[in-house]
Amino acid sequence: MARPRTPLLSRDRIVMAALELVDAEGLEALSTRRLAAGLSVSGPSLYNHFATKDELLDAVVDSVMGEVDLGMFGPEGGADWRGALRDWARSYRAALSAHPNIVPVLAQGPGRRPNALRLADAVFGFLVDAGWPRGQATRIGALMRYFITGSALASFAAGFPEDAQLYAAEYPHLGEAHLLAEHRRAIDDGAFETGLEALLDGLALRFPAPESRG
Amino acid sequence: MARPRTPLLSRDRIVMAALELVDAEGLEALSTRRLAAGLSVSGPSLYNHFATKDELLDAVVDSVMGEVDLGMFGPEGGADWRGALRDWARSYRAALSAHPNIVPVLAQGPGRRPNALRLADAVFGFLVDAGWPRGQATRIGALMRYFITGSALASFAAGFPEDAQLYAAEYPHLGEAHLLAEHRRAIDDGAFETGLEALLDGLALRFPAPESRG
DNA sequence: GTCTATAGCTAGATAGAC
DNA sequence: GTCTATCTAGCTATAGAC
Repeated sequence: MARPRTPLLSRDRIVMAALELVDAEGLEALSTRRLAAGLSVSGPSLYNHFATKDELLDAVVDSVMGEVDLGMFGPEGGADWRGALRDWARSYRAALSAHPNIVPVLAQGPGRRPNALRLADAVFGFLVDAGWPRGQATRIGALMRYFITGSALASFAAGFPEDAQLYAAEYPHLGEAHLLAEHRRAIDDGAFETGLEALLDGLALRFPAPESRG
Repeated sequence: MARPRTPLLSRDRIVMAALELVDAEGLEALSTRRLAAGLSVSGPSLYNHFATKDELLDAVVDSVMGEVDLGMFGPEGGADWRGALRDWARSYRAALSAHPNIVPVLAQGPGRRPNALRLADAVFGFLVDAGWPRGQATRIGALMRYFITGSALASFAAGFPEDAQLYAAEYPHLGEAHLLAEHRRAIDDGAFETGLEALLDGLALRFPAPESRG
């Protein structure tokens, strides 16, 4: 095929198709050949848009981070750090839980990905403005990230085999672990909300009195 | 080479070598050839001890879970659920942080791995015995797992490029993110401990009064 | 229980035609 | 900017000798 009048591909189309492929079949399924087939082009065509597969993967990962709402950290967000942190955590978890197969890559840190760095910058700046000392703000940003990425990755829903016999004999307390998938999803939601509120309550106990802020 | 008098390999030796390889070079580096080379045997020899590579990987993952201390949940553990949960969380994190490259596999859930199931069983049984309602105990087990696996995987220390210039212009609040590796490790420790204590404080607020337990 | 040999696949990436 | 053809390299797993 000769050069088409209008390009068949674009970075955005490729990234969207790649994310769909990873969501549907996992990270290992993301090969240049399979991705190209889904886009009805040949494998090497992708190299006109991304220099390497790593560059493509970076773009896919950062597109997920771009789904996280950061609006609550803006000037009109108000001074309620608990409320803002809660809203942000929910949006962050929603974005990651929609694409669990890519979370292991994303969790390794922001690298040089713009959306990931923008997120880290926004939450740190917000916490400092809200009155948290810089050291505490760094720790809170990190520990919230632990909890949220863990929620998306270590989902209760995905992890227990649906095999009652497995539990009966050997693991006496796990008799209810082989639940319907919907049940398990409800457990994940409940665990996330319980943990989030507990964390916010625990952090509020540590919020410094005005005179000791720095 | 003919059949050796005493076996050159054993499941344990293979698992240990596999874990070292994954720790040193990542999950992708774990191939039958590379693993066999490290053990000074040929690739196919491994199939005398494991039927498939997946079976081997399962054993490697569960060996890490076996490093987690569960003694605080035993009969002589006492009724102090906060203290037991704190000790367990630290031991769990230590085991996972020693082998971060395998955390994405391990985080997906216990599957049918004995040590992982034993851990889930122990923490749930302990919390119920300590007075938590069964639904809350399930959620607490899950949310602790979120936080701990997240701590091991989403380590602050690993994620930020050491490139001051990257931050200066675009991300005004991240000026201190390009710290020495030791600094970043200290941030991880501080974030974990802060989050753990905040979680325990927040959960304590939710501990049911004796008459309402069930 | 280890070996050699190899089947059968899939991967990322490049060269050069159009 | 997409194509076909191809290179080089890696992988899991099996067959059969010893």
